[in-house]
Amino acid sequence: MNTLAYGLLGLVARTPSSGYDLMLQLQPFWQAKHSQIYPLLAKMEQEGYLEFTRVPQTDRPDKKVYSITEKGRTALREWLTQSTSEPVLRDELFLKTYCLWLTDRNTARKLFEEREAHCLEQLNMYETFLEELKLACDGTPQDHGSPYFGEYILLSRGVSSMREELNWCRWVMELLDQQA
Amino acid sequence: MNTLAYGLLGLVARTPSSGYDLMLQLQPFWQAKHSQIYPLLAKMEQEGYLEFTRVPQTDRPDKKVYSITEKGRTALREWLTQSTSEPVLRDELFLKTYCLWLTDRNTARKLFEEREAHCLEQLNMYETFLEELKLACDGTPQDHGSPYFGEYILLSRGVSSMREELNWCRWVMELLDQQA
DNA sequence: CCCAGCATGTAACGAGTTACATGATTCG
DNA sequence: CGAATCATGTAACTCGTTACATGCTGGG
Repeated sequence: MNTLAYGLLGLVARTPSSGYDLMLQLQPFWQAKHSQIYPLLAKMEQEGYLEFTRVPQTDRPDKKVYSITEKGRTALREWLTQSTSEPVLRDELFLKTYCLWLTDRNTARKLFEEREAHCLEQLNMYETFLEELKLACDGTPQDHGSPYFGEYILLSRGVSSMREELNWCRWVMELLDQQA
Repeated sequence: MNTLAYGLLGLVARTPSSGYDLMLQLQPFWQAKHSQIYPLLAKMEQEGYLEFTRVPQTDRPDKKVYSITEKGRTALREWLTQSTSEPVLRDELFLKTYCLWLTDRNTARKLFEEREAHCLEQLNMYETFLEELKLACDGTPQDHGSPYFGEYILLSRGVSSMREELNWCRWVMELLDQQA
């Protein structure tokens, strides 16, 4: 049971889902490929944290829909009381930024333009998901106890952190332009 | 030559340093343990990106001081022109946040109090480093072309992202309290 | 006297990515 | 007709962490 395993458990606790679906739901908060998820789900099922039913589909491939067991729910609650490991941010742009003095203004500028575009994309995604969430549960997400509460505050965080990063990109580009 | 390798190259390009020292300098921007750095430096030296001189010390163990070669500097400049891979943030708190509805207010609150404390620590570190940097190069860091420019904008980013995260933690705690 | 910091390294393991593998449907 | 999406899996590899290993110095 590693961090990803608990993450999957948390998703399944709200809505039973297939591995493919879990991968998609998890994307905005934790990046994991299907090749990491499928074997882990199988292992968690063997150890009794999850169970699955095979759901045949006519137009699409069959799916394995996983749901949480009592053992899984207990483990999940226990995990929430334990201390959280420190977040790790790996951003190649940080390392490139450190070396900006070695390069010309154009090359430098391009780095931040690219990041600006990426942030706008992400911001748009978080805002869209937030709107959808509000529609899906009219007014309730601010209520702790609502199964949407966590997602609501996570998406809000996504929005504000993307805005902060955008501001930074623009500030850096201004600094670069001032010396043109 | 992976991302970490370029990161080390960037540090060494500014100031020749030992592996131990590089590990410390890199910490605020990219987390890597000495066990990952030492073998990588050795490999980079063998491939001609770096060279080192053994510096004997009387009171402390001898060190290998690495400096960048012409091949290394060329590779570094080339890397800066290539497109940057997307940043990855792995934060266990995100996954726990998703499951907040499964737990009581106290457990939930503790998670964010812990994170608040961590952010305050980090904020303090970034602010201290920023002050030191300003002293070390009176007024010049805003100048692209100054070898301190990159570090200056990175530390500024550190400060503002920690402030953003602190605000989020406090907002979440307010929401939790409103329902007490 | 023990712990923290300086300084370097290796070995074993766990986490994560890329690539291989298959196969149906739908949309442009 | 080809690309994208749904759906599941394995294999090989790289990246990153933890633990093992050594040794000296200075401070509490």
